[in-house]
Amino acid sequence: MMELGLSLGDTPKPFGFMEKTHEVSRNKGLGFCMGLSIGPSVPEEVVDVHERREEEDEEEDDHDEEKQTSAANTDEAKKTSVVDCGKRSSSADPPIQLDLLPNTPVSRNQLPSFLPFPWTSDNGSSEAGSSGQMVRGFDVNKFPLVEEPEDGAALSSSPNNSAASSFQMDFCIYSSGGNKRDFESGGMGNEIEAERASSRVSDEDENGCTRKKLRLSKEQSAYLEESFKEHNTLNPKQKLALAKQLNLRPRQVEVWFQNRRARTKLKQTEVDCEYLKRCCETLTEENRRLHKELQELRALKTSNPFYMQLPATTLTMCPSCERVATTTNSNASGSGAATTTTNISDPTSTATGFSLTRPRFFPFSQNQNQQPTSSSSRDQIGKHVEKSS
DNA sequence: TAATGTTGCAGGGTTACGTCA
DNA sequence: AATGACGTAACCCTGCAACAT
Repeated sequence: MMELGLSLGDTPKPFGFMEKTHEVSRNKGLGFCMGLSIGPSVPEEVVDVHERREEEDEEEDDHDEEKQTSAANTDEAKKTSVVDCGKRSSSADPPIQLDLLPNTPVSRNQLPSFLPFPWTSDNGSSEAGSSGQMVRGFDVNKFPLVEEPEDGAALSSSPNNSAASSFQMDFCIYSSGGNKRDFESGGMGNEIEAERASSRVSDEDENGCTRKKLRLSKEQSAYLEESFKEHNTLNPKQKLALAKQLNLRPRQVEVWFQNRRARTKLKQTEVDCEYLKRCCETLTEENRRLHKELQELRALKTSNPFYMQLPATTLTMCPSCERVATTTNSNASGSGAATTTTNISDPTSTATGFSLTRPRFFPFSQNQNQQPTSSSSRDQIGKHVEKSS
C-alpha cells in the first residue's frame, strides 16, 4: 500500500499523458501503483496472428515446398541472395516507420505490398495467386547472379540499396567447421543444412573468411519489418519460410529478429524513461504547489479563526470498493458529533487509504467549488502519491 | 518420480562492418 | 582523404523451458 498525499487545493489541470496511460496500464502494469503504467504489451492482433499462424503452418509448409524449391537448393543459395526488386519501384517506397505504440494502427499501405507473408491467410488460401506475387517480388531465379561483375555492379549501384547482400559471407559458409550446438540429428533437408552452415560462419576465420557485414536490401528489410509487425518471434517454419522468400539464410532471419526485438526494447525503454521523467517533474511541481498551498492555508487559519468553522468536505477512498466517497461534516469545528452524507462519486478510482479534507471555501483556489470528478480524480489522487512525505 | 543431460530459443551484451556527415 | 558517430548484422554467453533418459 502506498500512502496518498493530502491535497488542499483545487483540482489542477489534468495531465494528458496520464489519461493516455490508463489504457496502456490495462495490459501491462509497471510503474506506480496508481495505475500509472507505461509500456505496450503484445498487441492483440499480434497474438491473433500468431495463433492463426500456428494453425496455418502445416499447409503453408506444403506450399513453400512447392514454391520455393530453387531457394532451397543450396547451390542457388550460395550463388545469390539478392531479391528481385527491379519490377517494383523500390526507391519510391516510403521508409518503414517503427511503431512502438501498441494501439496505433499500422497502415498497411505504408508498406511495400509486393509480397504476402507466407503465413498469412491470404497467401495460404490461394496458392496460385500468392505464388505469382511472390515470383514478381522475389524471383531469385530471374535475378542475375552477384558473381557476374557486370550485373552485380548494376545491382549495387546505390549505396543504400546494397542488393548484393550476402554473397561475401555465403562464399565461405559451406567449407568446414562446426558449432557447439549444431550437431543435432534429424534430416530436415537442405534448409537445415544451410542453417547449420550459416551457424558456422563465426568459426570461419581461416581461409580469409572473416565476418562480413551485409546490408539487407530495402525490400528485404521492409518485408522483415512487416513480418515483425505481424509477430515479433519466429517459429522454425516461419523462419524457413521467410528465409526462402527473401533468399536469406534462416540464420540471418533469426538474427534479424533478435536484433529487431532488441531495438524495439531499447526504444521502448527510452520512451519509458522519458515518460517517467515527465511524471517525476510533474509530481515535483505538484508537490511544490501543495506545500505552498498548505502554508497559505495555515497562515489563513491563524489570521482568520472563523474560517475553519465552515463545514468541510471530506473525500474518503473506500479501500474495498476503491471509490471516492464525498462526506460532508456538518460540524467541522469539532464541537459535536458530525453528521455525514456519503456519495460514491468515482467508480474508477483505485487509490487506497485516501482521505482529504477540504474547506468548501478556498480563498486562494481558482475553482472553488470544483470537486474531484470521476474523470480526473484518479489522476489527481495519483499525483498526490508520495507528495505528503 | 526425481535427477540429469540435451536441445532450442530468447535476451543481453558485444564486436565488427557499412554509411554518412 | 581521414575520421568519428551511428546503425546494424553477426556473434557469444547465459538462462530457461521442454523433452528424453
